[in-house]
Amino acid sequence: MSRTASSTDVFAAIADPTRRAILDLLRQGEQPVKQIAQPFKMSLPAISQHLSVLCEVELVTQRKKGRQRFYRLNPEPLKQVSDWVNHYEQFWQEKLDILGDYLEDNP
Amino acid sequence: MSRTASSTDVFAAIADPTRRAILDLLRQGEQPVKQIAQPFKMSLPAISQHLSVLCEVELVTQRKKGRQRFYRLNPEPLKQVSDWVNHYEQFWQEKLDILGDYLEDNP
DNA sequence: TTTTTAGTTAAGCAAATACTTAACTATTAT
DNA sequence: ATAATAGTTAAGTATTTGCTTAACTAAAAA
Repeated sequence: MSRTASSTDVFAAIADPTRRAILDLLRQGEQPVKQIAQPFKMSLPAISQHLSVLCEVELVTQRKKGRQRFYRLNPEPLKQVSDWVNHYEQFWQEKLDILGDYLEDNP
Repeated sequence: MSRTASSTDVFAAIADPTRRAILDLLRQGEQPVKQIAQPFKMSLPAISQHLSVLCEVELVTQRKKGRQRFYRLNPEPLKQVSDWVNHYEQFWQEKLDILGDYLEDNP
């Protein structure tokens, strides 16, 4: 069973704070590279490299328009992270309590 | 406002698949190092090093008993990851739908 | 056509990572 | 006391990462 980079390395992709910040930005909607880069102190190539890491794990997609490239969030691979983390969720109870109460009353 | 390593680097700590596997193991309860190391192909020092990374971000705690050291899961720092990922959760709707329905009926 | 703009790709580098083996510390057993 | 066990720490190494500047490609504007 082969594991593709896109499916295995999502955890590595979100390990970098800059890449998480980029994803956070993209929640506002798709944006061209220059606009994505603006809030960061690093060079444009650095951002471009981060974007290709995100692209490889399919956390973002690209759309060309003229000489601009719009990057758009694709959060679906984060489900992997969510699923993994949820195994530990019994340890911060609040949310589960609400859901638990609901399920108890609606079997 | 200083950011401690333990609060900032949880994402980096769980980026490594071996460390995630260790955490998964520890869900069964606390275990001594040798037992933790058993399923892995790498050396004991390698596992020991992974355990200290997990220790630094407080994802595990230590308890000494005789010459053994029992490591125990402390999943609380994962809340950080959970919180971050939840911002993207609107994209895989099922769970939120259940909770949403509940909140709608119980305002 | 020339120049500007938007962005990527290439090359290089310093620092961090994930290991290894060897040496060490502490505790228990003989 | 000596040896075995459980584990960490040290030192070294190959690889990966996150950046940089410089060179490139493609599209739009002059």
